[in-house]
Amino acid sequence: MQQGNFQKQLRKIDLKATPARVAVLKLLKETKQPIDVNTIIDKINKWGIKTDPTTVFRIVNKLTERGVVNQIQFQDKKARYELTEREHHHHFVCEDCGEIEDVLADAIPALEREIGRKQGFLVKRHSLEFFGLCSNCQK
Amino acid sequence: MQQGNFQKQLRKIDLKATPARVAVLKLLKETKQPIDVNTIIDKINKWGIKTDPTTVFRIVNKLTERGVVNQIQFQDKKARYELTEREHHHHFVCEDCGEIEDVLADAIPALEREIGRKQGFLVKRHSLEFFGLCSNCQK
DNA sequence: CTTCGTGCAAAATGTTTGCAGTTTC
DNA sequence: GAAACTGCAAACATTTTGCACGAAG
Repeated sequence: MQQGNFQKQLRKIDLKATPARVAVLKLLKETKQPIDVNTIIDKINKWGIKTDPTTVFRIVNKLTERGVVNQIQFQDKKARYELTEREHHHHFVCEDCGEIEDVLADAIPALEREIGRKQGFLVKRHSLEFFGLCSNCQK
Repeated sequence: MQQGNFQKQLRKIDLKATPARVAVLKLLKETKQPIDVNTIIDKINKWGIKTDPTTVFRIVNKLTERGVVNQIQFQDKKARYELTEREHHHHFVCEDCGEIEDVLADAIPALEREIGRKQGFLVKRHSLEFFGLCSNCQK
């Protein structure tokens, strides 16, 4: 039971440690894929923590402001969230089963430097996602 | 006046050549940046073509289905559209002025092959966007 | 006890659907 | 004239805002 860690982490970033916030952090910690607000609600409701979209949106927004959480936009309308503490990576989205997996390769830093040099951009962030079929769905 | 080209193009993909459709195609042809539905409406209204969101969404959806148009999702909620006839490229979005520019570099094909080989994915599409400050806004 | 967070209802976007009437071919 | 397209109203999904109550420190 290391809820205490989440409470400490929350106070460190000037947020009160409410049950909903602890639950969201805990869930993000143990979820490998970026998840959307409705999924968050379903999961933490099952833990006996009842909450609603408004609250969860406010929680993930605050966590994003504080840099604890990353907001990711795939091709659909809804935003997904994951902890930033994970090392920088990209996502692969299977168009068949919807599975989201990490991509274990990154050639982007070099590309960023190149377009900075060639086109004068100051590149601060990028987003890169791949879509296709995962190994299961190719069968 | 080469509206006729757009009419031909539309009939070639089994769509009736209505004024709104011709106008959308024409606008996309002469716009270098991906544009959203409201921008499309504003512009073609100024050409004297009156239309509404429903119709424009239906038009760009049909064109996307037919592969004539590409739908792009940046960090905001709204989708943007551009012609696919342009060669494959990526976008840079200035976080200050909102300007969208093409990125003149691409290291992704190699990356796609690499993750296909290493992780067994069949990669069909990808999306890559950069965010930061354009050369003007750095001043 | 003060400040901050929650939940509800309501609103703001962006997008889709149903349907009657109008165009295109 | 048949099939396809449009425009309006209404529905939907996601996200934000306002406000009174409740909980955290």
